[in-house]
Amino acid sequence: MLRTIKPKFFKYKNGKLPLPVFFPDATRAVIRSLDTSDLEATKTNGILVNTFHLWKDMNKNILSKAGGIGPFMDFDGAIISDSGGFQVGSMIKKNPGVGYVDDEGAHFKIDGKKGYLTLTPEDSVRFQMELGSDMVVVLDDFDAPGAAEDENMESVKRTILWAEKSKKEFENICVKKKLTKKNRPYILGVIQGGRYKRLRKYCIDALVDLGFDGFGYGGEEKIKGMVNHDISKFVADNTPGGLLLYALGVGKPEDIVALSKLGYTIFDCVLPTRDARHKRMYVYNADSIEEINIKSPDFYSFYTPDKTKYLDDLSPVSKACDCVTCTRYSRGYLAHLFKIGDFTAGRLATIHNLRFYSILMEKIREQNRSRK
RNA sequence: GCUGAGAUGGCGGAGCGGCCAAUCGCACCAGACUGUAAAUCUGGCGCCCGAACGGGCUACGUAGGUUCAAAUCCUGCUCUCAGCA
Repeated sequence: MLRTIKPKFFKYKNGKLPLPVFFPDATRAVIRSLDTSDLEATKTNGILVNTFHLWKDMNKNILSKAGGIGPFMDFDGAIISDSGGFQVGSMIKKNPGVGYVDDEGAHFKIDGKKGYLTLTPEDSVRFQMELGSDMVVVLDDFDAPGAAEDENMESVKRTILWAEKSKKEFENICVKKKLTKKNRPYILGVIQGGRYKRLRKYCIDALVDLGFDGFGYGGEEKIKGMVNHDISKFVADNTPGGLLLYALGVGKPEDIVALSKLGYTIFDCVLPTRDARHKRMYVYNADSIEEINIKSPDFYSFYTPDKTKYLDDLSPVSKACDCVTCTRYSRGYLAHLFKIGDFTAGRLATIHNLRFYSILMEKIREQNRSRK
């Protein structure tokens, strides 16, 4: 109902990106197996870094010395920092031995260290501001998929409480640093509530009252590996138009196509990078980039690069791709690199998959333009 | 030539009378991966039938033998490796 007005750009300190956009995950300030030059060559213009992992692992002085995570990586694209909320779900709730959550924050047990490392919503915002992120995501309480309604209710309430604390901290920092609406980063509220529309609505209404630049659709559950389009549509339909709508952790190419139709404009996912290292590549079912048809239900296929049958194949991985891997090397060479276990195999596969995703976003934008 | 050790599934390598179609690793095949505790994890891997429980067949260099029962014990043969000539 409210999604008629969509923002057109993601504005950041070095420019603006046309939406929708996909941010691959550089969790620990690196796209695994790639350096920033590789990344740029894939025409990826934004990445997601992770507060929890960097906060835990990074030297405390280097960020201010470097002038933020972007300069540190020598990456001048857009940077979103995730809050650490996902780690509440993926680490603590999946395995209670790893920590616990209360209203104060998330308490993580760190290997080889006594006691707990506590990440509060305020810590998360502060650290993200130190990172120099272009979008600060508030810490949220994330339930494991399949959680009961009362558990989800508790998480929603805590998510709202944390959102409120985060917003306050964010505003304080902006005042202190003299950041205005024009030059401050975006701040994103995260909508929890599992598969319960009542809870989603409750969460949305509370967050809208607090005031954010956009909303993240979080804690989404998969049905047979597919995003729950019923809930994601409900969330899209019940959030105010004109604001950024971010499908956190989404996802498969077909899900990105589907959710961008619903109004989501920002996506991130580990799939292209992790899959590449795990020997799953994405290839368009087309002979050239021009011929790619994302409206077709089977517009792409998986390609397993290390199969024996590719060892003597001199053709490229994909003809509908202009990445380094496809333009310069053969299937046979890539299969050989995987076979001998060289790191370059993961690198070339990652480069290709990221270009697949950047082409996907180009195609979606193209489609949106022609629809108008 | 003598002495010693050994020959196991595509490879390496366990097993040393029954619970062995045979631990395990590699290779190979298939599957999973969604705000990265993940260059990871799961499954299959002699042949045939079966969705599965399971059943049948052929197998531990080779030819015999002992035994109710042998990859496992005994003998001959072939080959390999090490030491000595």
